[in-house]
Amino acid sequence: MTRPPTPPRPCTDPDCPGRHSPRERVALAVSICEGRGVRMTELRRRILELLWASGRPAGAYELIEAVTRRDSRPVGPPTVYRALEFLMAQGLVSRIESLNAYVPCIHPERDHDCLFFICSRCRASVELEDPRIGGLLTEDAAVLGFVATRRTVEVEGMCAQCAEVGAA
Amino acid sequence: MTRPPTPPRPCTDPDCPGRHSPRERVALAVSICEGRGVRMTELRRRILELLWASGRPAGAYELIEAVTRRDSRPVGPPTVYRALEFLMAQGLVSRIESLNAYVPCIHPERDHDCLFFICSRCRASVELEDPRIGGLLTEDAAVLGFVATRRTVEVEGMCAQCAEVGAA
DNA sequence: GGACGCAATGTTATAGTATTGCTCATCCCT
DNA sequence: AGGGATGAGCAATACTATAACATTGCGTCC
Repeated sequence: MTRPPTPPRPCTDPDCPGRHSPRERVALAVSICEGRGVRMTELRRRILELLWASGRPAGAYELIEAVTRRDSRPVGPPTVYRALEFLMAQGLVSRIESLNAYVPCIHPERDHDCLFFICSRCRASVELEDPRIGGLLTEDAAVLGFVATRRTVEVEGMCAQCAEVGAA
Repeated sequence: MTRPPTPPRPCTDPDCPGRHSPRERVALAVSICEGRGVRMTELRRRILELLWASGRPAGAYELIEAVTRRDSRPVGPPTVYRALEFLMAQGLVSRIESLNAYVPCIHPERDHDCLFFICSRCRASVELEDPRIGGLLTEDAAVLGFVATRRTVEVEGMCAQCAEVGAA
């Protein structure tokens, strides 16, 4: 991760009380894995921690560098990609397709469709849940006789802070 | 384009009378460009034609090969990427982020947000317009003070035909 | 205990996707 | 015809992801 970390952002879920700390979210992920009988290994946890520490979407190669630096040993791409695959399968991490980057899921305890707002200026992303969109997509899929397995909803633009600072 | 072409699919827009031929859609694109005073060059038109002929999302390197083969001269990646950039800027082509691939827009004459249903089995994609989704995204963006410039909505799964053939 | 099975990780190489920087050609306008 | 702007050619390289195969660590069963 070459970009400076940012503090955890307020959760945009209206039913959510406040802020989430990386520590707490990683602990939650660990307990979710225990409950499911899947293995949250050292490497996988490390990568999840790095994603939480990053504060913005991180590319796979940023993670490779970060793990290499933090553990003082070289790590190859497949190692990191496999860990990301696991974390995504468990709903702990999402991939942002339009950035080829990865972010930790804020509420892995809920079965959710994530919706991302990505600032083109500061590269931050905000995750939101809006079940209405999933509903419409399901409806549209039904019209086509299409059986949906994965949904990607990403909005690019400028976040409130960046819009304030410089209207470009 | 290495995959076999398929015939144009019926337009899924309920207000749309029927089928679109590649020829007709390319002609429409040309006239749209004329109207806007932008240049639909030979290369750009060729690439749009190839996308229409493909019948499914085409990767940039498939297009490079296809242009090279069709014109019997080598074409480099930047050439094709620049043409795609132009076509996307004009709303004539969309990029499918989850496939790193490109498709022609069915209704470039309308200012639309496209919504793609992508079959994981046959790799076909179907474009739909559902203004309700754009509305919700705009609403959600407003809550965040986020100014949206581009939306990506992609649903992966299995299309009706493939689901019929083999339930896998 | 030793052999096996299995999941996770390590290693090397390579495939696939996209961009940068520069040069040259062409178009369009006056 | 001159001259700026736009588009295309070209070479190199950066960035993203996967394939194929070797190794490690751990639990189980005889």
